[in-house]
Amino acid sequence: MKIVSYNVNGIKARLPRLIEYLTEQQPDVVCLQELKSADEGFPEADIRAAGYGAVWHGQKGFNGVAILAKGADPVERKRGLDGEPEDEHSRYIEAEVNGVTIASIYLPNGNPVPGPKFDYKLRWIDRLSRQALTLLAEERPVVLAGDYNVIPNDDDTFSVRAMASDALMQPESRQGYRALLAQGWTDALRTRFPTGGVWTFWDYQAGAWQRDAGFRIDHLLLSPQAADRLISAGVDKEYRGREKASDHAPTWVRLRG
DNA sequence: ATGACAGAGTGCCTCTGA
Repeated sequence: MKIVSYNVNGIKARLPRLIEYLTEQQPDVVCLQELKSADEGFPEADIRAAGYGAVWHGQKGFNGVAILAKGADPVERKRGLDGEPEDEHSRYIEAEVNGVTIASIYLPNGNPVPGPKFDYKLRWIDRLSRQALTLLAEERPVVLAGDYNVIPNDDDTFSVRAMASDALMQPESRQGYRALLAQGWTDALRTRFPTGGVWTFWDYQAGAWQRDAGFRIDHLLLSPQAADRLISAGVDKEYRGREKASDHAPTWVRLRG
């Protein structure tokens, strides 16, 4: 069972790339982020024609998350996180697919630091952690997949110096991520590449892709019951080099069953 | 210290992202 996290940076602009990816890789589940589309603009028919059912939580212009499943309709369990009823950002959706609970997560970027956006990021990590604890208590296979906007370790970026003042690498951001892992989640890519050097994002600017100046911010966190089934994990890096690519590459795990 | 890309809406500039 191949489960993918893919920040598409605009579902409309990326639709040909996404359909191409589904056709070529035939992943079982794909968690999308940054749809940048209202609910009614989601290209459900194109995705269904490619063989995938979907649930989505859109928003005009920014944010937006979705979960796709091959030959199945994901059963939605939750959209949005508890704790801030006034928060209207579409950043979390959770569904059941073939006995696995899947969440598609788009954690706030948080720049500039300091400021209200950074404060929102840290609060959002806390809210996610509360939901994660609830899921762990169910003692079932769970995959929390998404763009976490956190560079967990120094070896998860091409340059510590270049990113030092960025919200993605602040001690508070990392602490929030570590606290989440400490609940009992497994960072699947980290187990596969424990010394780092694997990127999931390359900026469009300054020739970052050509220089391989990337970092790892897209993560798949596994509950113990999912981690027991982990076969492999990786990044489908070549899709970042294609025409009209997203600035993120699809990042994935393969689970038994 | 600065700017460079890209997508989408407020649309040919502005806002946001990472």
